Amino acid sequence: MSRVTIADVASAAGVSKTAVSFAFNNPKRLGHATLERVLGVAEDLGYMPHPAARALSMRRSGTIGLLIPQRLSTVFANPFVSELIQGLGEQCEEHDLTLLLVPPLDGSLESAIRQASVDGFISLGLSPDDRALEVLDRLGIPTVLVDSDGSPAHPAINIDDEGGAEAAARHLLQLGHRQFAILVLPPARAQVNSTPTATRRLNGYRKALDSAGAPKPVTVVAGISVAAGARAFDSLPKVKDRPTGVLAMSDMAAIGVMSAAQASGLRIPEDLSVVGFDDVPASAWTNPPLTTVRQPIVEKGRLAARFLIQRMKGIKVESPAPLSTSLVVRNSTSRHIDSDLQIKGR
Amino acid sequence: MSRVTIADVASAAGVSKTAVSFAFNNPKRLGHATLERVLGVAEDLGYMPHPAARALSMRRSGTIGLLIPQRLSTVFANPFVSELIQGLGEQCEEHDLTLLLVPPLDGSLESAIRQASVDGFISLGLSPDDRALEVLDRLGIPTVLVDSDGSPAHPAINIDDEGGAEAAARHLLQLGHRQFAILVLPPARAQVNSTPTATRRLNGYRKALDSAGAPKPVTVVAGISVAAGARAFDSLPKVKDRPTGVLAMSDMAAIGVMSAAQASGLRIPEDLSVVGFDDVPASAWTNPPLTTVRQPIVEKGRLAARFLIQRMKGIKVESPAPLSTSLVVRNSTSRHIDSDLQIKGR
DNA sequence: GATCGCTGCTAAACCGCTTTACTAAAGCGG
DNA sequence: CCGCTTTAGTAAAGCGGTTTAGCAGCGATC
Repeated sequence: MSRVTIADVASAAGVSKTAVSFAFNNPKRLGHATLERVLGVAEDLGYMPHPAARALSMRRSGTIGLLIPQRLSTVFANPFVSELIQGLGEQCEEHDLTLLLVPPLDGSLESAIRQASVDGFISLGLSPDDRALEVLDRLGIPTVLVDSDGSPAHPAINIDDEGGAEAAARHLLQLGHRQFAILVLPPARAQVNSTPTATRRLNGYRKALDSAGAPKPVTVVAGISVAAGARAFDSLPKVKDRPTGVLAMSDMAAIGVMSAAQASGLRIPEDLSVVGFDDVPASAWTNPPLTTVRQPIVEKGRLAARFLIQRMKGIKVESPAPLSTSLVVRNSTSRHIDSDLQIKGR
Repeated sequence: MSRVTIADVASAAGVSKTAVSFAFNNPKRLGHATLERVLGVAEDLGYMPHPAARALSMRRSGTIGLLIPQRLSTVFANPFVSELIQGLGEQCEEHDLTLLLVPPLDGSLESAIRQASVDGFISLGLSPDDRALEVLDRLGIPTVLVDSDGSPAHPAINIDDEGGAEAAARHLLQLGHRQFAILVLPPARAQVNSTPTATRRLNGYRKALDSAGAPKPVTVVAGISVAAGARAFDSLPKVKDRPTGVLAMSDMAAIGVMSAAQASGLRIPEDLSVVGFDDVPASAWTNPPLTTVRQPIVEKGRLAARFLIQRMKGIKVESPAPLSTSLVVRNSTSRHIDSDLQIKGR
């Protein structure tokens, strides 16, 4: 009842284990007749090499790990990761690799890392002070970072967060907005500082706002989900200093803001302009379609996988220049006429 | 430079490998002093057990595989799978399991299965005649099927596809529609028949349409993507026998139909009613919000994982009753007045 | 006829861990 | 003081493959 092993095949075919192994991995080393016979017997017995045994002895598992700093249910609520996986997946398939999702187990990403039998890791949005990074170093497994700071040891794939954010803020500024709300990304994991990504985007917003002399924006941290965006909207000032433009660090949060605003009777974009970040596909179909900062997510995944595969081959690689972002203007933003008038009008 | 092994720790601590192993897996078997010492040395050396070696020797890898019949880039374009993973992930995290994505490698799902070191498989939308199923049987790895026919060997998690489809069609019928287009799901993999899911949904649509004596619908197969939905719309008859209601087997395709229709100047729902299937979150934000058949996707994932975990414990389980579906009526469907009048009016 | 180089195959070591079976020493009741 | 159970630890046998080193046979070469 138990699994067919290489020894079973060997004895059934009347050859050594070596011969069976050669039949699969190095067929030229066998005579034609025995090759056929071994393969035949293996097929009959339904033999397939045990992956773990293979991994142990070959020192490669054929798998790369995607390190996810949060629970799968929260991360996969954001289409961002689906897009990223599309990019990663393309490269994985091209190189015959499978993709292991590694979320924190038992609250600990470190212990999850240990358990994972992979040839390399792609880690998503880790803070530079996350302890998981030490473990990664220690293990000596090739790693590439996405959306966090690189190090000499590990290349990082990033986008021009600051530039994107700046463009978003300038867009709203040009439309006449002065009162802003900024929806900040939460830290990747509890007990850890906010991610470099969040910091850079915030810097971009601030830079634009400051240089235009806009009043200090209200900032609220919002998770990357529609519900979180909705909650964020509810916590915004509604009368005095009411923001007329909101800068969200994710499309999901922006969508949440829009629906909460609409539910409360506001019109988008007439009463409230909102701009997102990421440009996930869904942003094109929302009502109204979302103005947002586009980043090439699929490309990011593809690049990360490519870099990792290079590193796995032992090729040293440097972090590439940040991928460029661009503002895509749709219909969730519009000119803000005059805030006093508008307040009187309500 | 190479990895720290258990033997290194053992000799550094002046104990046997067994002792080191016990220190981690069976601490009670060691005296307090040695336990501390071994753990200390291990920490200093940065020792972590090799996962493949562990998996080999323990006969468990701590990961479950998600068998995906198509390329990751096509599957992850559909939020359905994100939702499913949220459900799976919840259970995985609860049981300290990681999740391995297993797409066809080199065009072959079978070979990908072999490579995967997992304790169990969840397979997505496999046709009953898919060769991958044989491999699964042969391997003797616990498996649960999602969206395909169960077998004595493997339980399957399904939803009431037929009932859901029927409800969708009846809804349109009640609104006065007579001319229908049905967007059929493509087969999971080339060279394979269409999936039981697609068949059941089609049956549901037909049942409702037939019993209402509606004219034969036009059916077109559309992939599960917005682009595929848009193409499907383009291939629909535009004048004679123009459908006024479209029944899509996925929300993504439905969204594609809507945008293509709107791009061609049609109003939704006034000129064309469309209903989707799945009720992915995005369907609530589209313009107009999509009428669709809701299925409990996260729950489906959760259930599949739960069943698999049972099976992995050696507990025999039966396929559960199909999960129920429900029609959620939003604004992409409306009453159809009279087709002749309408055509004249245009 | 000894030597050489192939071809075709195998024995055995190894990958790094777990676990079973066993031993030596210590504790303990009588 | 003696047999008996615990306690603390070890040696060695797996787990199921891959791979190195080497051996036997054999026709070609000199």
